[in-house]
Amino acid sequence: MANSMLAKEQYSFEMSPALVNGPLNLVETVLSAQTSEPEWIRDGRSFTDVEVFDATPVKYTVSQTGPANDFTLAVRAVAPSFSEETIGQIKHHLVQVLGLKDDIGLFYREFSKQDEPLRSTFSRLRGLRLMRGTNLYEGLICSMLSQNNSAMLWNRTARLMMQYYGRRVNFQDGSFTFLFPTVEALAKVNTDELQLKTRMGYRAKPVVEVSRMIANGDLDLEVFRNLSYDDALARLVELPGVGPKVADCFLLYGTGRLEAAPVDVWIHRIVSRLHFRGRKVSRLKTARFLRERYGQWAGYAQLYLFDYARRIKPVTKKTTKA
DNA sequence: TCCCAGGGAGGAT
DNA sequence: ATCCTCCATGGG
Repeated sequence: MANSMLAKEQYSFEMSPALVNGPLNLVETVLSAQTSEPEWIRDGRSFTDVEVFDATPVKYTVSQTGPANDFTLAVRAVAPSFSEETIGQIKHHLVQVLGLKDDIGLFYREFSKQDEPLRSTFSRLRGLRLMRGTNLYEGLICSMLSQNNSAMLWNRTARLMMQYYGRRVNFQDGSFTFLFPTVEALAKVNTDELQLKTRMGYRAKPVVEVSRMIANGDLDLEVFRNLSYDDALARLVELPGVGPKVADCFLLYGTGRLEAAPVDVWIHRIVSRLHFRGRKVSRLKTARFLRERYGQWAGYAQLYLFDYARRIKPVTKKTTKA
């Protein structure tokens, strides 16, 4: 099994077109505020993240050149050393985390009818893909942090959590980063200290409680992969700090259930407007509507509607009085 | 200054 | 079932 070792500490390659099923828009995908994990570090059109393979942290930077339909996806990685296996792991990871296997061309074709509001987003968002986390705990915590919060703020909090409670890893190019905290690290933390240091507000208590449940063996996130959607949702909302929206985020971005459609303020607004004549139906009915209308593409529909909704938001509404 | 952000919990109707 | 208020935090 001892393959030819490419002993270099840095390695660059391109993702073969065969690994990507249809168009890709990397910038839209990474910047679309999905809660599978903290947002990747941006440098222009390049994005950097770290993933641990076989206990070895690998830093990788991905950048797309060319349009969604005709592009190259370049990867530059830093690790102690590179084997054929390492490169294979990085490729497989990118396929999963960026949803590169998803047949979004089929999604576009299936919902391109005249009366389908979604189709107006397909041109601008062409290649936007649904990200999946590689760690369920990370996905759950990030989803919990996002509740009643802005993407910018919860990502800042997540980075602070990593700095204070995650393991520091140094790379061969002199850079360093902090991994996402382990369950054990957050299970033993003081709630007030966590809140103070990471600015996560009232979310600190449920974050610690859920971490302790997992650490104590009272909660196993893996079971949610195999439960039916209804059972999984019912059990998730029993957790502190987890309601229908966070549960759907976890199921969608964490476990990769494409039929889950998280309903936040934006989705609630736009679905009420587009499909219920502006009448505010409950969020549960909104989620059910999305699942019934879009089926296995509900998660994708939600992702595209999210952008659609934010794009038509009126800029401001109040004027100062003299 | 005020409103709001990829909401949830607990309570009252 | 649906509606209300409160909950930290900080950007616009």
